[in-house]
Amino acid sequence: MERDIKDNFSVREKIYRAAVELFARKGYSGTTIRNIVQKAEVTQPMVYYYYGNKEQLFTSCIKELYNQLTTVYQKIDPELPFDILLKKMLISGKEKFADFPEGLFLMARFAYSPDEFPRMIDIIHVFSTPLDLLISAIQKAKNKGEIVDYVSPQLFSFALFGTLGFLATVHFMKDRFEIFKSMDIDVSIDEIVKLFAYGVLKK
Amino acid sequence: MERDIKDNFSVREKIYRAAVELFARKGYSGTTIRNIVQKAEVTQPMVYYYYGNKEQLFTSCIKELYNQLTTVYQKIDPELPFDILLKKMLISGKEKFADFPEGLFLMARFAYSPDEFPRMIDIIHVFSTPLDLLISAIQKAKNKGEIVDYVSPQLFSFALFGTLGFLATVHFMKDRFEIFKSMDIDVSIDEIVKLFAYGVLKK
Amino acid sequence: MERDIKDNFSVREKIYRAAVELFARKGYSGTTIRNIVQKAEVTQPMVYYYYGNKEQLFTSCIKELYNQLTTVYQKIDPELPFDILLKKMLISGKEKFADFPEGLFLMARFAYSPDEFPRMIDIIHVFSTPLDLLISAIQKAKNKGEIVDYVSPQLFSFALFGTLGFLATVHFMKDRFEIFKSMDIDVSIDEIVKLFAYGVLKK
Amino acid sequence: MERDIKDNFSVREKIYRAAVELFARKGYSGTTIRNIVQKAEVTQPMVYYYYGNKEQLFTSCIKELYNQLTTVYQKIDPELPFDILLKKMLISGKEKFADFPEGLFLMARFAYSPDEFPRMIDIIHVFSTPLDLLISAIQKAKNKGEIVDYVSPQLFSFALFGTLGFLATVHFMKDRFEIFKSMDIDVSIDEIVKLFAYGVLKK
DNA sequence: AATGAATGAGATTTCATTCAT
DNA sequence: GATGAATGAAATCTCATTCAT
Repeated sequence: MERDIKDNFSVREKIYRAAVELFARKGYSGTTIRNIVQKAEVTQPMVYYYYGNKEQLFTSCIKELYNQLTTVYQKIDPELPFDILLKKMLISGKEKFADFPEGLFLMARFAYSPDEFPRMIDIIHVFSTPLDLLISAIQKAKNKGEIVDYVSPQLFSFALFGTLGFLATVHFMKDRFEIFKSMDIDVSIDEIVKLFAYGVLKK
Repeated sequence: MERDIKDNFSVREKIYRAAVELFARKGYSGTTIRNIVQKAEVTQPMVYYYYGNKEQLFTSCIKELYNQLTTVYQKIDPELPFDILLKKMLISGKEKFADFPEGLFLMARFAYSPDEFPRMIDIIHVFSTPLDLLISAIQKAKNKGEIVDYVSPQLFSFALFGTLGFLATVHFMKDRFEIFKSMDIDVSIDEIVKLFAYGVLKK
Repeated sequence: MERDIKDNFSVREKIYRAAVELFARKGYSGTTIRNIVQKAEVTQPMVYYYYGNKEQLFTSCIKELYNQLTTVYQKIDPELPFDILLKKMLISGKEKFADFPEGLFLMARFAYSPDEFPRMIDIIHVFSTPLDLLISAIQKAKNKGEIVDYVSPQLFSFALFGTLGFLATVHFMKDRFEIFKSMDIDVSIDEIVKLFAYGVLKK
Repeated sequence: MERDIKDNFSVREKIYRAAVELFARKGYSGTTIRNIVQKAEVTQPMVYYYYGNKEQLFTSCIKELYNQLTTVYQKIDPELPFDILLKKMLISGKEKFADFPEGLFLMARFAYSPDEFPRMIDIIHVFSTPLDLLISAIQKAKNKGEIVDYVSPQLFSFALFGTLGFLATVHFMKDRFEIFKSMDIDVSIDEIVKLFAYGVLKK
C-alpha cells in the first residue's frame, strides 16, 4: 500500500511546509488559510491551534528559515580566501535547502516585499544577520588586502543577495514561464563566483 | 490660493499613480481597490470606468512601466564600449523614473513575485524585452572581445537586474527600516559599474 | 396589494430597529449580525456600510436611545411637586417609547449587564445623564422640604430605575413566561408613584 | 509554603465558581468555555465530564444559586411584622452570599435577560419561588391590615427585586465605573427598608 | 479522572464588483 | 463622467464539542 510522503510529517510540520510554499509563490496576502490547509491536508482550526493566527504563522516561517540560513553561514570559517569563502556560502546555502527549495524562494521574496506583510518591521531584523555575516567577511578580506577598495562591502553584499534572490526566483518560475526555460541554475555557482570575484572586463 | 499638486492629474492618472505606489508596497493581493481610491481621492466606480477591473488595472500599470523602460533602453547605442553602455543604462533608467520612483519599485517587485498576480503568465513577456536588450548588448561585447567568456550573458543580466531590484527595494525601505539607513543609493551607480565590470579580486 | 410596514423604513433604520430588538432580547454576544440582517431583511455588508462594525452598531443604538430618554426628561419642569414630577417622568418615558418598546427593554438590560458589551466603559456615561436628572430633582424636592431626609436621592433613584427596568423586563417576558402573565403594566404607573411617594406602612 | 486558596476547591467547584463569575459579568453567550477553563485553571474536557455541556453548566449554576436563596428565605418566620420581615430578608440574602457575591450578581442578571439563555423557559421557574415567598408574605401583611391596599403585592415585590438587582449590579460595577464610585451599598439596607416601608412624602 | 489534539459549524468582517441615478 | 448604495462570495478566526489515550 503506497503512502504519501506527507504522512511522515506531523500536522504542525504539514502546515509549515504548505505555508512556506504558498507564501513564497503567492505572497502573504495572496495566500489564504484555506489554501494552506488544503495543501497541507489538515483542518482549518489546526492552523490556529499551532500558530495562533496567520501573522504568527508567517513570522514563524520566516524566522525558522532565516535562522537556518544563519546557522549554516556561521559554520563557515571567515578566514578562508575570499573566493573560496564565497563559493562555500553559496554551496552550503544551496545544500541546506536542497530538499526544500521553497524556503529559499520565500526568503528571497520576503526581502523584496517591504510592506506586503503588515508587521514586517517586527521581523525585518532576522534578515540582517546573514547579510551582516557576509558584509563582515568582505570587510575582513578587504583588510587583508585580498580585494579592491573601490567597492563597498555593503554594495557587494546587496548585489550578491539581489543576484541570488533573483536566480532563486527565476528557478522558481522556470517550469512555468517559457522565457526562463533555458537558464540552468545548477551549473551557475562557479559562474557567480567568477562574475563577482573577477569581473567581466578583460584587462 | 494653494492647490495640492494632485489636482493637476486627471482622475485616470490619479488612479494610476495611487495603484502603482500601492502595488509596489503591498503587492497585488495586499492592495485593495478601496486603498487605491482612498489614496487617489476618487470614488470606487471610477476604477471600473477607466480600467475595467483590478486585474486590468494592474496589467495596465505593469505594461506602462515596462514600456517606458524599454523605450529608454532602446535609445542607447548598443555599439558603445561595455562599461559606458552599462553606465548609460543605469543612469537613463534612474533619470526616467526620478520623479516617480514607485514605478521602479513596482517593476522590481513584479520580477520577484512569480504568482502573486493571478495572470502573470499573460504579462510576463513585457518583462523580457528590457532583459533581452541587455543580454544582446552583452553578447555583442563578447563578440567584440571586450569581455571574458567565462560568464554567460544571461547570468550577467540576471545578476545585474537582481542587484538593481534589490537596491531599489532597499532604497524603498530605507526610511522605515533602521538596518538600511546607512545605504546611500545615489552614489552607487559608479560602484555598480565597477563591481560588475572589473570584479573585486586583485590580480 | 399589501405591503409590510417595514417597507417604510430605510435600510439604515431597518438595521437599527432589528438590532435594538435583538440586543434587548439576546444581549450583545447572543445577537449575531446574521440574526440582525435576517430580521431587517437587508444584506450583511449593509451593516458595515452604515455602522462600521458590530460594536459601533451597538453603541449607536444605546446612544440614540439614551439621548431620546434624556431629551424627554429635560422637557419636564423640575419645580413641579414631587409626586407630579415623578408621574410625569414615568408617563413621558412610556409615551416616548410606546411605538418602540424594545428601546426601553434594551436600555433596561444595558444597565444590568456591566461587562456584556466589551466597551461598556466607553458608553456608560450616556446612562448617567437621565439618572442625574432624577437625582437632582429629588435633591430639589428635599431642599424644598417636600420629602423626608432619611432616604438619599441616590438610593431613591437607583430604586426607581431598578424597579422600572424590572417592570420593563417583566413586560417583555410576559407573553412567553407563564409566571408573568398576570402582571398588568398598563395600570401600574399610579401604583408606582404611590409606592415610592407614600410607602406601604400604615401610620 | 503558601498555597492559592483555589487549591482547596475540587475541579468541579473550580468550574462552578469560574462559571458563575463569568456568566454574571459577560452573560451566557459572552462567556466561552475557554474563558471558564482558563479562569478555573482546568482543561476543557473537564467541563464536559462534570457538567455535560455549556447549557447544563449554566442551568446547574442558576439552580444552585436560586435554591440557596429559597432555602434562606424559607427560614424566615412569615408572621413577623412587615418591616422586620423585610429587613430579615435583605440581611439574610446578603449574608448568605457574602463570600461569593458573584452568585447574587448572576441571579440579578438572569432576571433581566429573558432570552439570553436559549432554554430560559426550562429554568425560569426557579426564579419564581423566592418571588412567590415575598408576594405571599406581603399578602399576609395586607390581610393583617399592616400595610395599605393601594399597592399590589406583585408590584411591591417586583419593585423590591428590581431595586435589589440594580443595587447588586451597581455594586458590581462600582470598582470600574467612575459614576458608581460614590454609592455605598453596605449602609443601605436600612435605607431600603425605610424607603419601601414608609415612602418619601411627608404627611 | 484527566489531557493534548482535533473538528464542523458558524462568527465577524472585507473583498471586488455593480446598480440606479 | 461620476456617485451613494448595494451585493455575493470569500476572507480570518472562534465556538462548543469530542476523540484517543
